[in-house]
Amino acid sequence: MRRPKRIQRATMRDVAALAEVSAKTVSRVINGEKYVSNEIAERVRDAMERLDYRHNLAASQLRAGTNAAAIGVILVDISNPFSSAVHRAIEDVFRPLGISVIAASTDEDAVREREAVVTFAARRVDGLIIMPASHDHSYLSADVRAGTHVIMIDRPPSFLNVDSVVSDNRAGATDGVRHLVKYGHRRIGFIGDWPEVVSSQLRFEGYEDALAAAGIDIDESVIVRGFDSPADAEGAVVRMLEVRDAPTAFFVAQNVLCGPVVRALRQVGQQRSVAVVGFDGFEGADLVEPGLTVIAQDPFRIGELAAETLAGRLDGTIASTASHHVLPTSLIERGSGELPGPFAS
Amino acid sequence: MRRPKRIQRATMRDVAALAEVSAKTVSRVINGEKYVSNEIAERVRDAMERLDYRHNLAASQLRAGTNAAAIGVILVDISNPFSSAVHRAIEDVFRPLGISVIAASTDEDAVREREAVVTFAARRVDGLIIMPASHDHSYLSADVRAGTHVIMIDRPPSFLNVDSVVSDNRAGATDGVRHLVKYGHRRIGFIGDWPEVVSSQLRFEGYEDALAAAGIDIDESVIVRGFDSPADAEGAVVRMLEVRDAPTAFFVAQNVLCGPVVRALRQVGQQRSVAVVGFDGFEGADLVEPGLTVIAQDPFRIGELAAETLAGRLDGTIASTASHHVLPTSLIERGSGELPGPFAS
DNA sequence: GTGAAAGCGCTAACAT
DNA sequence: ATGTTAGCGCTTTCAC
Repeated sequence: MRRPKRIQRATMRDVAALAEVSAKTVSRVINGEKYVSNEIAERVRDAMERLDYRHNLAASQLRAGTNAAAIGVILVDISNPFSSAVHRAIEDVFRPLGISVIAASTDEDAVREREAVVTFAARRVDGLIIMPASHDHSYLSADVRAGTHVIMIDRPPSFLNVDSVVSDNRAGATDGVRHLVKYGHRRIGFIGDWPEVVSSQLRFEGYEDALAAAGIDIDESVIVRGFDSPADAEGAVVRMLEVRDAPTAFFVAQNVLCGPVVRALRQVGQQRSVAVVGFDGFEGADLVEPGLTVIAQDPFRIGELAAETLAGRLDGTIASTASHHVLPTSLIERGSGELPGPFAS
Repeated sequence: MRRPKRIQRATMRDVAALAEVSAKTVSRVINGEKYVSNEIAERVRDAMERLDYRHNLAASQLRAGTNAAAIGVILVDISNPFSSAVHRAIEDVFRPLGISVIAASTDEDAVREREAVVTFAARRVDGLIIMPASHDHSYLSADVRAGTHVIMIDRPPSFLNVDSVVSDNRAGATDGVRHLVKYGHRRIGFIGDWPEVVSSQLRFEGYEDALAAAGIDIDESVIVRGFDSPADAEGAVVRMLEVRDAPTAFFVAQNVLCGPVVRALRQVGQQRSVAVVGFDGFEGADLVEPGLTVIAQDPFRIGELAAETLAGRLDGTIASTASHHVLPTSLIERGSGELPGPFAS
């Protein structure tokens, strides 16, 4: 038999019968309404326990016309350390409110993002927190109009007027590259995600900004954007270091690429001569030698702020027009970014 | 206004009216039943689009008597790299089946585990995958009887007969400690989680097994189990290294403690003299110097196998008695575990 | 192929 | 302080 249909479970009526009260009284006890005598409440709780009664949220939601007491969270990859920290922060805000969190990964696929939204809308989630893979968010407007609150994180909303919480990707990247310039580098490689990924593009623009400010021309031959696997990134860096006039420093614009770049440098034995600044880094980034200098984001704060904003929309304490939070990044010096370049003073 | 009650959304009746068919016909189109002419199906889809209709899963679930098309996943901490890999693997199995994943963290608190179970039961999830914080799982028996399938991961079920998928924690720990003994260590510190955590206890027993096999007595002064923070672990290791007769090697029984232990060794400058084997390690464990030797688990496989088992229970293809999968661990030599001890041959 | 009627389990609205 | 009635939006059942 596939998917057993009707599962035997005690209903409110069963509980009411056993406790010799009406169904409405049972409902009152469950929902903590007052005007129920202690004696009867006790009798009802007894009956619930004896029957292993479990409240049916679907029926409650349907009749009361409320939403699911759940929010949907759409991330690029729930197993990415940045994403899972965001996820956890969101959970911590909503658990005390009795709101569950349903999450989905997109792997940067806009189609999967839309599928997740359709599923979540069918569940009548109270709100959505989305790290968008798509570039045009207007497809959400019908759901927003229907009352589903949406918060964009990591990347700003486009063609849709909703709240957002992002890191200052462009300025962060500029800081990182300027740091390398300060330490005497002028030939700085850029290793990042595909240009289509908005946050990646912003980081690239930050790289361009810093080079322009230093009067350094862009050289496409030291720029690689987008890899099919971490191993590809490692290989690309190794190849860039083999040619004459190789970069003396790298700016790595994505957390999952930092490991491969460090690995590549070790493979050719240049981890103490070629400088690296990473965007975000990885867990043991302070333990490698030299330590990895990074532009750090605060994923927990991003998730928390997004969740607090959504919670405020849900309970009506936030009723203003869309807010756009841009969180600053911070440069953490650990050694790899302070290796001197040929123009060091 | 707090929590707007009834949200204006087109219902199936609205769609039916616009398409000039009955509600049942709209239902047929949505559920892909046959016996609907193409012409009418097209008309219905048109109407749905024009009204921004979103199917109401709660109503569907209620009337059809089905479950939520969702599963609950209860983990110690969804932001832990091990847990989030498990989570992602579970998502990958259920997404193609149209089943959503709701996750919750317990932080090793059995009360929060039970609260999560109650919430998920109220949602009528199809099944639960639990990394248990509790030690007596009999509280789940009523839900299991009511048809909710439960799979335990990482730690075996107790007082409840359900499927499980765990790593061979005890044997893995024995392998790791035996490895240190082989390289000439006899004074081996143990750094692990609280004894109440079952997987941690099993790893401790594996440590005891290996020492017993080598004829080494247990010395409580080199064993610390349970920390309130990573910094505490780091401090404990530093202190252990300050005394005379300090351990010449450490077995670190939990992934989040590996970083602190490595940090402590560097702090006292002994990372190249004191050997370390970690259980699970961290992301950049191959990039530190020396590389961290670890007993590796396969979190993705654990999640996948648990999810496949649950999916099999849901569709009835698995109907046998409870299965208990014990996945082997593997020793990955990277240097830190091969530093010779005083008894090296 | 399509439709009408009934009711899933709960709670809003209105008694009493 | 408790009960009665009706109906949320959908799908089952049965009719045509």
